[in-house]
Amino acid sequence: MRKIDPAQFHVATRGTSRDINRRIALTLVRARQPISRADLARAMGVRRSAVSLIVTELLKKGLIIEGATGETLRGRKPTFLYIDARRRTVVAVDIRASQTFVMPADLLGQPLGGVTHFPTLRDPKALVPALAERIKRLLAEHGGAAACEGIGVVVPGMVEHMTMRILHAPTLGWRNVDLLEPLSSATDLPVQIENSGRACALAQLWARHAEPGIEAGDLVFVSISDGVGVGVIVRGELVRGRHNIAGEFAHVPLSLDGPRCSCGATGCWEAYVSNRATLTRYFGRAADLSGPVPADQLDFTIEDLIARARAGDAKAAAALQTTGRYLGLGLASLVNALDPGCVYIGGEITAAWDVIGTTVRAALRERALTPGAAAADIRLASAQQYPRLQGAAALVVAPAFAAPVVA
Amino acid sequence: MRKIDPAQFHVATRGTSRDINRRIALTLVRARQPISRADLARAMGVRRSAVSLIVTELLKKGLIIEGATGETLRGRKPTFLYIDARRRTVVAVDIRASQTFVMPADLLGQPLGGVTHFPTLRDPKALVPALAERIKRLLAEHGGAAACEGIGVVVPGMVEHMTMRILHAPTLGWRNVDLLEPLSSATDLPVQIENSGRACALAQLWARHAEPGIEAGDLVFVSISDGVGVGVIVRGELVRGRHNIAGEFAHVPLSLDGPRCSCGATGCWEAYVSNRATLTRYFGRAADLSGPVPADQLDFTIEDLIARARAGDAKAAAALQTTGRYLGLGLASLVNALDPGCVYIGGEITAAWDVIGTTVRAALRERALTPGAAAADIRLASAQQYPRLQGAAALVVAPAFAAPVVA
DNA sequence: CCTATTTTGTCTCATCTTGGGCCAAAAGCC
DNA sequence: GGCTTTTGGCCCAAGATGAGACAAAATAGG
Repeated sequence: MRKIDPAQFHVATRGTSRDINRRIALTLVRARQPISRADLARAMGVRRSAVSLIVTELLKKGLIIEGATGETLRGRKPTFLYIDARRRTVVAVDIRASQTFVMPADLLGQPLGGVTHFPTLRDPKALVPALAERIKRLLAEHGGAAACEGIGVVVPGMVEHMTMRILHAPTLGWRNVDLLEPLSSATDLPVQIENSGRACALAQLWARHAEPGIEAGDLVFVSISDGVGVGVIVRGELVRGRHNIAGEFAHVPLSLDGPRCSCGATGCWEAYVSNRATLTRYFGRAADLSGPVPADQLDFTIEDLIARARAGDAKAAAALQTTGRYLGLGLASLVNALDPGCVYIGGEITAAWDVIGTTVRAALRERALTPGAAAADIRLASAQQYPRLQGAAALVVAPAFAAPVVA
Repeated sequence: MRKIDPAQFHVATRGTSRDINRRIALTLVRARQPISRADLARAMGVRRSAVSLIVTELLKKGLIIEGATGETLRGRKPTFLYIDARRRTVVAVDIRASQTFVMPADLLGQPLGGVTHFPTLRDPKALVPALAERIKRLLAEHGGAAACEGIGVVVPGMVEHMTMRILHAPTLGWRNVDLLEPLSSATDLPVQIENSGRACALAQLWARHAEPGIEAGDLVFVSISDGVGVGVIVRGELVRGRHNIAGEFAHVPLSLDGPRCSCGATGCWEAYVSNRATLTRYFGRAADLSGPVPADQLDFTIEDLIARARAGDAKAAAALQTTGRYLGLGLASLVNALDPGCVYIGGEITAAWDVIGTTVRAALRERALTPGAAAADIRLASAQQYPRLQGAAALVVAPAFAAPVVA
């Protein structure tokens, strides 16, 4: 039950009903393809005639295509409908501290080719031409720029949604950077930019084969790497907040007098569970993540630590278990506060889930307020699926399938 | 940009456009009354003819009425439209641990008479007849039961939204109580039940004279009494969560090794800022709120403590300041996580805001991640406005004005 | 006093959409 | 071959907004 904002609303015009039903039809084709017009009409609960008109329109626009004819027990065989993914592509870009990843994908968000990467140039003025060059080469192999619907970019930082300016990306050293205009004019394509943690949440929401429980659209994505990013989706929509900074659960304190965090405050969840926190714990250093990374810690990654733990290094195993415990305690807060249908965990540490999973769950149970919260559905987003790049693709793909803004 | 749930959606039918525009028109009449048909058409950006048809329908249904004619500089004088609040009433009920409050209100949520109260009977079987009796007497004075649209009830506990069962209300000692059926059949009126913290948030959202910044529909209500209740509204809609327990920010820890909370965990925000926490601090007791209230603390309220602080009691003032500091630190988490347009604080402690306000703000600033978060808009909901009862009224009133569920 | 002007609210017609039913085509069963 | 079933298209009714005309009402101004 949503209140209509008397200062900003959207009245229904002649095309509104059609718009609503067109997007529902598209959503259903996407979710259930292949599907016939008759099945679509049954699924939607409208007449076949109404569906026919919508389908004709979508065919003419090239959003869907007719494919093979299906089988029925009796009667005329149906002609199947599909999302026209082949001739429409998107480019997903993931800019990270050291490397920038690029992936071509189709309209369903499925990868069209391999993921390529190159060292991230810290100067945006140098990065944009290099990136545009790569994108152009990539598009030449996959249907050309004409078939490309747009470029989705995710960055590890705060992005202002309206202008898509990158307000602050600490690991890149960027402040108030505008990638939209230069990249858009260099490639002549629409560009969407979003924070990587949020984009990961979007990726799960818009995943083609949505897992049961996701469809209701209440999920949280916790991305654990050097920092911790959280994306929150409520009723199928990303929570952005008034100043577009919603989702900073990483800096909710576990203990006010805890370790100093990179944000300057003390005891943030991030300061307990980020990769850097885990490594610092392993090295037995003072828990202070506000300064630069110590030199001898630069070449030692969380993967190395996991490998040592597996090899029998008790200190490494203990550091992981401690991180797992704090991870679970923080998840409890998240679950108590938002009660999501599902929590996704992403990041390198998921590779060690067989080791820390029970610890995480035990800690979660310890602070969960209700049995429902204690039984929260926790799932892993494996790095093989490139959740960030999937999210970048979703930025471009989603608008065509999203619910129309009405009332 | 909301994803359409392919398992549950709402197609547009012939009446959908009208439904959307009817509710927008109602919302605008409510927000801007008195307003003429022509002004309504201008505000909505549709033809006067379309508005005329909607208005005729609403007049026939008795939802709005025509009133006096207005003034214009030239031309025919407009006939003003109003929400027909006079002949439609609701009853708001606030069940608390010691007293139950009842208030009649009109369709705009404005009180029709004084607030009456009577001691809460702990046995639901005894409470319902007594409550129904009071409601009937009240309605006899205010237009009779026929004019009553329904009863809104708020309780200090967890309410399952679908069935409206009260799953757990610790201060009442209720578990899995059904008030809906007995109260509804005793009064022959529709009944809505909700948690009081959430209802307070709804009250602010649906307040007749919405303050600027609220209209966008991103707000949080923090209700501080014996416990702490939080209601979160995102984009004009209450966040309920998968298992209907969303909003339990009160039990996010400030410090894992902090005082024991009534929920059994340690270091919850509630264990730092609830009235009981403040009193316990004043009495210099061990910080453990899991047991029963000590006998000598039963007759000493937070109001008494505030009075003593004003009278120069340094220990009382210190206890309040400490609460203020923890309040601000917790608010920082809330603001960082959700980035609401506005945070409302309710409860007895708001009476001491002149004393603790700067402390709260300083603590908030200390942990705020961005200047925007540090400048979060904090407002007080005074007890004189009966936020709980306003929320109870909103439960019944809101559905008529809410946006239709579409797509 | 009378006319022009402006504004409101209603009415008519065009356009677009879904709702309902009919029909031709296609395919299997008997 | 006839019957049944199913699909997909077509036609018209019903209901909505869009555009504009029009009467009523009130003021301004000669």
